[in-house]
Amino acid sequence: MSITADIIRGHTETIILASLMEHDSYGYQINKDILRKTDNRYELKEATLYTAFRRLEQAGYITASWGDEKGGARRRYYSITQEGRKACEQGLLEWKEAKAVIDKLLELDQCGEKS
Amino acid sequence: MSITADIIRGHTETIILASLMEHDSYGYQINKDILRKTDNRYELKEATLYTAFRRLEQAGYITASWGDEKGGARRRYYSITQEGRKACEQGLLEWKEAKAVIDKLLELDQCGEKS
DNA sequence: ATTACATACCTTGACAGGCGAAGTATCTTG
DNA sequence: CAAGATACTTCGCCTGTCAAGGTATGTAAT
Repeated sequence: MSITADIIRGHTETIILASLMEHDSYGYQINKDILRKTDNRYELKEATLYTAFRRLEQAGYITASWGDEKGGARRRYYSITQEGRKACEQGLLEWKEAKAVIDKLLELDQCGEKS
Repeated sequence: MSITADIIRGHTETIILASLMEHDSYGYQINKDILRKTDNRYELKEATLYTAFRRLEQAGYITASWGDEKGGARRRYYSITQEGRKACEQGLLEWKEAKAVIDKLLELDQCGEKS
């Protein structure tokens, strides 16, 4: 897990929302999905994941409900709201903007990489 | 300045180092360069900038010296070290990695944007 | 002269997100 | 019955950002 926290910081919420855009899910599963999607390069820390859920719920971007598992650990399922979809879209726009800015500032040929 | 702090967080040091890769400079100038390079879309807050200098100096990535201005406000010039160049290169690699991961997770067709 | 503004730097204190660590509970497998 | 996977939670620390305030010099306008 070479990606440091600060590099990813601020994107966590958008990442979770994007995951919930595909289908309702629960914390553990979302994290495993992230791990799989990134070829084991990245996953959220549990504390980070669950505190993010609280924020997103508080903001009205997701709704939560306990699943009715028969046996096995209980799961808290999350569903994205209309507001959440908007926020996800917004987050994606911000990401694109930030990406462009940082790419420009790092110029991609700096730091010894000639052309 | 629509780009939120958290999105950029953690890239500040690499951005400063990349700027110093071009030529020695001082705080105010570096920030103006950033502003210009990004078409006024982004600039560092002064407190952020100067605390970053302290960290970079502490880490041995840059060295500082007072300029000998005749008249006008004094300037503290910064110069990147060999260690700093390595760190910049490393920061660039991390950025590329983070970019790939986040792009994958946001998938660029999520959030309502159907290809 | 005084006000205003640009240049140029610095520090303090608060805030917010990430996360290590520890805990709870259930089920499966050896 | 111990170990490990699943699954969620909370506490408290750490760190980077930044609002707010300060210092100092030079120039242009009033």
